[in-house]
Amino acid sequence: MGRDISIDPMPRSLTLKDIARHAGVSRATVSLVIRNSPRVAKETRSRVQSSIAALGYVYDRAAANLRSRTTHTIGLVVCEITNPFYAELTAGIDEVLDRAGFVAFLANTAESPERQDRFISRMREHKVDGLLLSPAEGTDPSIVDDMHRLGLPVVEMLRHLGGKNADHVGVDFRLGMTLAAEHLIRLGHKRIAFVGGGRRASPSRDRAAAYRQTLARYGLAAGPVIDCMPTREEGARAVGRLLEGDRPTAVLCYNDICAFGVMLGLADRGLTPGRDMAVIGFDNIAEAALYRPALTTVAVGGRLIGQEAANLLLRRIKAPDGAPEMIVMPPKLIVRSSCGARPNHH
Amino acid sequence: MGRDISIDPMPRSLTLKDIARHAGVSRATVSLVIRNSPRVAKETRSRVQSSIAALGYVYDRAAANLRSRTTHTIGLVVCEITNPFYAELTAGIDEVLDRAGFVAFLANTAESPERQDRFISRMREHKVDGLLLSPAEGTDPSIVDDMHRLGLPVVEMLRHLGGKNADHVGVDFRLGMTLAAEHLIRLGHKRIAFVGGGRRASPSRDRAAAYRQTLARYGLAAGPVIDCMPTREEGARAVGRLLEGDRPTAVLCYNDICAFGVMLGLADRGLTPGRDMAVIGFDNIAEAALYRPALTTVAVGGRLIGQEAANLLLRRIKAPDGAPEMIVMPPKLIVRSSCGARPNHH
DNA sequence: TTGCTTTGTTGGATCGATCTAACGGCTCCC
DNA sequence: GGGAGCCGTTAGATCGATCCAACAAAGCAA
Repeated sequence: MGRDISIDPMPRSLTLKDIARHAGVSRATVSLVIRNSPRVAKETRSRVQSSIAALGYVYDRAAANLRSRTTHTIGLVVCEITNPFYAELTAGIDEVLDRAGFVAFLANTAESPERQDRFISRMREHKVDGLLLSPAEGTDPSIVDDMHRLGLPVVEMLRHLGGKNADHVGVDFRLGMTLAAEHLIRLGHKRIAFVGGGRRASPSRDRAAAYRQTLARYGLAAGPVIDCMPTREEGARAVGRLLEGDRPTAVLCYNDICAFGVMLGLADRGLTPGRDMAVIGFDNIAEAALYRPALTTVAVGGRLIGQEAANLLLRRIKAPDGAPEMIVMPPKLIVRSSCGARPNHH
Repeated sequence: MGRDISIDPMPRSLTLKDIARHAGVSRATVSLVIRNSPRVAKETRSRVQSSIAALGYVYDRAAANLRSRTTHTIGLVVCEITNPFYAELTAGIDEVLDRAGFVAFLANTAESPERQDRFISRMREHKVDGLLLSPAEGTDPSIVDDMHRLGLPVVEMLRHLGGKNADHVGVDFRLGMTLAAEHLIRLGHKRIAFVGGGRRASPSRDRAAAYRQTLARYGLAAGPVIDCMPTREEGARAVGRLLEGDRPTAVLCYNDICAFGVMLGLADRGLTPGRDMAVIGFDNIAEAALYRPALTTVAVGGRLIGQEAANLLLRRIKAPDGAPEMIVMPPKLIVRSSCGARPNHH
């Protein structure tokens, strides 16, 4: 809540009253002009507008907020802004909000639920109109319902906490992983491993489940499955365990970062990804096309998801009691060279 | 009218007055408790605090802002959030602001001065206490001075617009480029090219200048210099012109993204970076260590710069009339394998 | 006892906007 | 002629906090 120190106030600035006096009208009229009300006479409007321009008036949205109970402000809580996928997501959100005249408070939780709680309550203090949340690993699933009960619209992005009346924009991770697995199966692979399925969040569970189901559907045994956090380091380390015993010929990875780690680990052991072992990632971050061998991966379009989420939140703010929406974006398989097939160019 | 048993969908939000009544004190006292004033009796304080907890009160910072003329809010205007370097910068800023109880409005200008102007005026309307600005390409240099005159503290990050009373946190790009060039010269290179110097912003000018000066200092002729935007695509395309005529043996690049493009372009022509041509980047983004060959580059520590900038802005907000500070962070050369030398492990 | 500080608390004014109800002046229509 | 309706405008109340001057109670000195 409160901080201990108070900061020197800024110099007094112009108010509606000053404009009103200058233009010879009332404060209320100036207010109507600023808000583009149609109920103001043309002549009055232009007189007021030139007064505004002449005096260099700056609208005080903070003051307006107090009375109108709406801030044109949303809270953007991101689990890891330094992950390029979430940076894209953020850029997409920013675009949409900009067009709608909204501004976002940014909070980077760095996957810490404590930071996340602190940020959310700070944003409630700032009276944001809504919240865009990509929940940190280990988030208490009840918070979305809590916020909903307190009248604060929330749109979950990607990870789904399981509340029933929750707005959500996500990706059909199962479909994505299924496409990737089927591609490997079509190429003739029989032993297909999975790296990075150890997390409890929904994207992780979905991908691992789709991996198992698809293999089962084609009569193949699953495994080995190596749990690890999605970092390059852990991905590289996972390769050690991957090569123990009956060696797989292909690896599906939880995400691209993970896949980079695996390719790195393979290279360090003298194996060439795409030739000695097929590798497929997930997310299609910018580096995927750049890497050599270029990474076959599943594209989910971070920017697009951000745009969808921002639009959904704006709709929800306008209609708080509308039916919850769950938007699921279909992913695409982007075939490059890390899986040993010839790249297609769609 | 008016006798129905209507259940409020959203309970009216609590105010200081409600807490005051519940705790049997005045509004002013509750306010003092919230702001940790020492002038409240211990017993009163704890009584008020338990009332706050019991009723689930949420402090309304927006209302407080109006009276106190300070919002504990800053504007963060970033030129391209999807560039991993700026994502790191943002994460560093977020850390510092969090600890100080500030929140940032995020704006991603995507290098558009028009978007930037719009964002800045929107933030002025929201009465931010200060601005962290990494100016978009082509920003009108006068805006920093304008904001200063209007009483809004601004800290420039990285690019320097040239105003005299401007706070600025940057990197000694000249030193960084000098270190890189001297490293290549020590390795025996005589024809050293430069790719990506075409932009007008200060980081670009500084790097290109240091390149020329260092070569001159060692009696070497500069060139070829290929102008291009810092994208992978343009970097790759630049390789074509690089190989025309008298072929250089080493390339200094404007930044890592550019260097990745160059390496890609070399590989596409059957040349191996680090063996057939030395390549050095700039920024040390996360992918630099990951790429093969791993990229030799100059590290400037985006996160650290963000932290310094945020701290400087907080100082400036506390003391608006203090002397302007220019903080220059020294970069380090990170030797990996793309320049053909054995990596050191410092 | 009186006079002076210190400590803790308070009611009322205030920040700069929006909201509400009402106003004067006008037209329309029976 | 007068009631109804519309239009552009307005004064005053209001949002939920902070600031300020005043004040009661307690402590201390003379």
